[in-house]
Amino acid sequence: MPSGGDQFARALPGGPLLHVDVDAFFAAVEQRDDPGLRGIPMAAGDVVIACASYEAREWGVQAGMSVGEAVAVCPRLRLVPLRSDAYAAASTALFAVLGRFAARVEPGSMEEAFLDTRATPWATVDQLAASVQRAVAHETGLPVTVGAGRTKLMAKLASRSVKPRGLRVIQPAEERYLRPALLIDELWGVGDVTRERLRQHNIRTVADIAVVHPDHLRDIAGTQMARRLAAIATGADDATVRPERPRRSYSVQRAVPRGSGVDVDLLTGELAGRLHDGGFTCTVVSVALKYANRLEHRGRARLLEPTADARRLASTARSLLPAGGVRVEKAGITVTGLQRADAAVQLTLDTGG
DNA sequence: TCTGGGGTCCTAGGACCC
DNA sequence: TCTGGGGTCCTAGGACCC
Repeated sequence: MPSGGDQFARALPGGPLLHVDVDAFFAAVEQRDDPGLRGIPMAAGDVVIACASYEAREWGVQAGMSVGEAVAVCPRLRLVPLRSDAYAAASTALFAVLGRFAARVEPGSMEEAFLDTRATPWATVDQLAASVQRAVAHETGLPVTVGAGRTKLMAKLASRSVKPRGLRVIQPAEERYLRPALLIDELWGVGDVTRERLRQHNIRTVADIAVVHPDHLRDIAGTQMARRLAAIATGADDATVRPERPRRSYSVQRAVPRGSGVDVDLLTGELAGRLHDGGFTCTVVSVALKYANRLEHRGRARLLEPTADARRLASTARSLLPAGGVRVEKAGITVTGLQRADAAVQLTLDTGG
C-alpha cells in the first residue's frame, strides 16, 4: 500500500524506472573475493587504474590514472591485476537478480541497468528499491546504489547523487523544480563538445534550453542532440526500458611497447576467441594505429565471407597496415558486421525448385 | 593532461540507382 | 544530353558512455 509521500502510485500507473549501479564494480568484486582488501585503499588495474575502491578515492585515486601517479597520491595503495572473467561472472549474477525484479532490464554496461518495474508488485518505490539493493547484496555480495525516477535521466541522476550504497527516489513533484535548474554538465549524454557549444550561446541550464528556438538549437548541437535536449527541457525525455540490443562489434586495443612492432597475431587471436565464445562471425575488419607523432592511420576491409578464423583475421589486418616509418604507440583492431555463426550456412544458394 | 581499454550511436559525404 | 529530385547503402570519423 502506497504511503502518503509516494506519488508514483497516482502520478504514473506504469511505475517508476529504477537505475541500479554497482559501486566501484571491479574493486568491489576484488574486495568481495579477498577479505584482505576490504576497508583499505586498493585498485584494480595494470598500467593504469581501471577502478579504485572508495577508500582509495578518498586519497584522490581515480580511474584512468597511471599506476605511478596513483601511488604518488596514495602510497599505501594496494594494486591488484584485472580479472576479466571474475567481472563477467559477477555481471551475470547481477543481471540474474535484476531480472527477477523487472519485466524488462536494459543493461547500461556490465555493472549497471535500467529496470522497468511496471509488472512488479510493490508498495512504495522506496521499498522496491531497497528490496533490489538487499537482494543484490545477499546474492552477489556486491554493493549497489539504486535511483528511481520518472525517466532514465531522473533515475540516473538519483543514483549518481547518492553513491555509494545509496538509495534515492526522485518523486514527480521534486522533478518539477529540480529539472529546470539542472546544469548542462549534469546531463547524461551531453559531453564536453556539446556542453562547450551550448556554453558559447549562454545556455547553461535546462531552463535555458527551453527558451531557445528549435532551429537555433539544431544549428548549435545537431539534429539528434537538439531533439534530445528539447525533450529534456520539456520533460519528454527517454522513459523506455529497451531489452538488450544485439552486439555490434568486438575490439581490442593495446599500447605497443617501445622497440617492438604491432603484434597482429595476438590481437586477432583474442578477437577470434571472443567471436567464438559469443557464437559470432564477422565480415569487416578495421585497423587503427596511433603514432608517436599524434597522427593516426585507419584502414578497413570487407571479407568475402563471414569468418571467426584467427588466421584469416590476421592476414586481413596485416594487409591494412602501412609500411613502417614512425613508431606506433597504440594499435587497435575492430571487427564488425557480426553474424550468428550458425546462420552462415544460410548463405548457401537456394538453387532448388 | 587527455592516462587506457571496450563499446554504441550519429553524421556527413560519396556512390549508385531510378 | 543535360538538369533536377529523391532514395538507399556504405564509409570514415566524431561524440559520448562506462
